[in-house]
Amino acid sequence: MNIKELTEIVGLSRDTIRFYEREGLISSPSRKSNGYRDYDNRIVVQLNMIIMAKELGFTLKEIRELTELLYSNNLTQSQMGEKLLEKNKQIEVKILELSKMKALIDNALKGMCSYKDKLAL
Amino acid sequence: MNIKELTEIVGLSRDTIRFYEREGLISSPSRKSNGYRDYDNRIVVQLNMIIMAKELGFTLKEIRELTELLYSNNLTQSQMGEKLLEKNKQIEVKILELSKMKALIDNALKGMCSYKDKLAL
DNA sequence: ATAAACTATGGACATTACTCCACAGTCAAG
DNA sequence: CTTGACTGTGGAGTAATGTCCATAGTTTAT
Repeated sequence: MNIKELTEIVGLSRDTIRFYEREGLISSPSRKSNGYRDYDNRIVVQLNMIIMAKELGFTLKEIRELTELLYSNNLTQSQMGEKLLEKNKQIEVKILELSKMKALIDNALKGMCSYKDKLAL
Repeated sequence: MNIKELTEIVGLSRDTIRFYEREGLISSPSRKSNGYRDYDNRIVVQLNMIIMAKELGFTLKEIRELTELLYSNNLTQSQMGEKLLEKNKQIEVKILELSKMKALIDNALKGMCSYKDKLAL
């Protein structure tokens, strides 16, 4: 598939996809005989992962490291395991923090409800 | 408390704290007679919230909106409730996405373990 | 009263993550 | 075979989020 189609599927701009390629977040796609980039379907999953991870506050640098981990072959099992465990801990911390924020908001909402209830009486 | 002490408590630089003040993420602290900023303890909680929210991928703009919501008085209950519910939904989505990423990593780890087990046999 | 450590301000500089632009080649439709 | 939509490249521009600097006033300890 060419880049236009890909932009329509993942919702990133042509420039952004090329930027991610330059930055090593995705590997260079193969090229057609005319020089056009030719993507296969796996890129869709990869880009969606990147979009998700960004939304969750990971920097592009961190995302590059993580994807390198998940797809790399040039690390020993123990190196990789260690780093994955570390990432996993990071993620758990984030989940906890989000839960705290949610609790805060829920609390505010509850406060509002009881206030509203009072007014309704 | 003066700004130095605050930087040591929350781990943000003097410049960052001043920047957040300019940007309206925190309100301007009262000043001592010499013009020095004089923070009270509530600022610590507020800044830690900001740090957390940033870590979770909220932009400063979103954080400003959220804190304005949580501390504001100039919104009707229903306006506020609506926005809080919206934020809450945002947060739930993030939690789900993090869970997905965690599952991905757990999976990679599990794969590694079984590989390791095979080698150990 | 002098040095060291703190504070203030305004503005320049830096980094990240895009986004846009100019110019040129390619392809598909009429 | 021209026109419009697509693609390529390199490089400049932008917004968000800080970070640094120069200059100057204040406080504390010696």
